[in-house]
Amino acid sequence: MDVVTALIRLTGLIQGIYARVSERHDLTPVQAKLLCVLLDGPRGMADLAQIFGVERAALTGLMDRAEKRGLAHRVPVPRDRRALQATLTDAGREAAAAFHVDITAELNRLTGDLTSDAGEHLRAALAEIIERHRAAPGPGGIGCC
Amino acid sequence: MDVVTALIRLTGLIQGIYARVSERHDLTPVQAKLLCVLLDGPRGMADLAQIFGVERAALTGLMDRAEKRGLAHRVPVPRDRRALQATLTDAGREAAAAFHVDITAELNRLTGDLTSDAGEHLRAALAEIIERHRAAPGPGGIGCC
DNA sequence: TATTGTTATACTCTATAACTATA
DNA sequence: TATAGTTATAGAGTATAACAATA
Repeated sequence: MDVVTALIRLTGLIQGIYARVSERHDLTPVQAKLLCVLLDGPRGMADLAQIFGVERAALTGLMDRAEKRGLAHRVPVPRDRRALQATLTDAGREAAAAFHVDITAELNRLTGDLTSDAGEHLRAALAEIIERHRAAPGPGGIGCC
Repeated sequence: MDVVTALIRLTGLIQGIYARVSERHDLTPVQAKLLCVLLDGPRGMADLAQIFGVERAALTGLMDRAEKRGLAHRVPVPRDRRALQATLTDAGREAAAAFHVDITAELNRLTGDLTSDAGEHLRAALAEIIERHRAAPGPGGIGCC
């Protein structure tokens, strides 16, 4: 198997795991990612749109649904009356934390069979690839999820 | 950066590249994947649904759109009058081939900076991970795309 | 009865364009 | 004028459930 095929297959594998874990927590993959981003702290809508690589209008619907499900809410910003900040509710924080634990465990299982040497080689190679191409924000966004 | 974070970031990076290349060829990522799968030969609808990890009903819409765009069409199966086979048109075959060349080049650039030693280590590690978890078909499906 | 594929319906996610309110 | 966020509309992709035709 050549490296390009391996990369595509790996991506499919990880997307599948991400989708499965999300579903297990009764979240869509995008919702799960939103919660994980917000775990780092509140974010403005435009900020989130940039992180997700989508238009601002897409965030409106995303937050509407998260809000309807009681996972997040919008809070006004004191100094700028146009701006809103997406913030986790307590339920949202719990859901995000639980998801994070679960997805981390599942993905760790993926590399758990490698020798520690091979694991470190892999980690280093991936880190180098990401470092060199960090221009692309895209899906995958910030932090871990 | 730990290996789990690296895996998620890499997945985001590759999804972004896949989306960008698809768009460059005026395809959605799912359409691009459909064309790539069909490049290996005609497939039944149920077969495709299984490869894509979706319900059969989803394939109906997918093929409707591909057919409307002149990229693929359904051909009857002689021995089973219930069955249909999704087949590429000439335009679809050309689009699939062009996409394949492009995505392969883009993804090769991703690992092009690695030393040949590091590249081989990476390839081997990914191949082992995929081998051990090949149970999951999921998105990523068959072959390269 | 089981399988193949479709239709109908509903939901999530996304883009574009036009809009409001505030800076 | 520029920015933050929304609304309206359209389309892709998906699931579920019910259905038709054939095996």
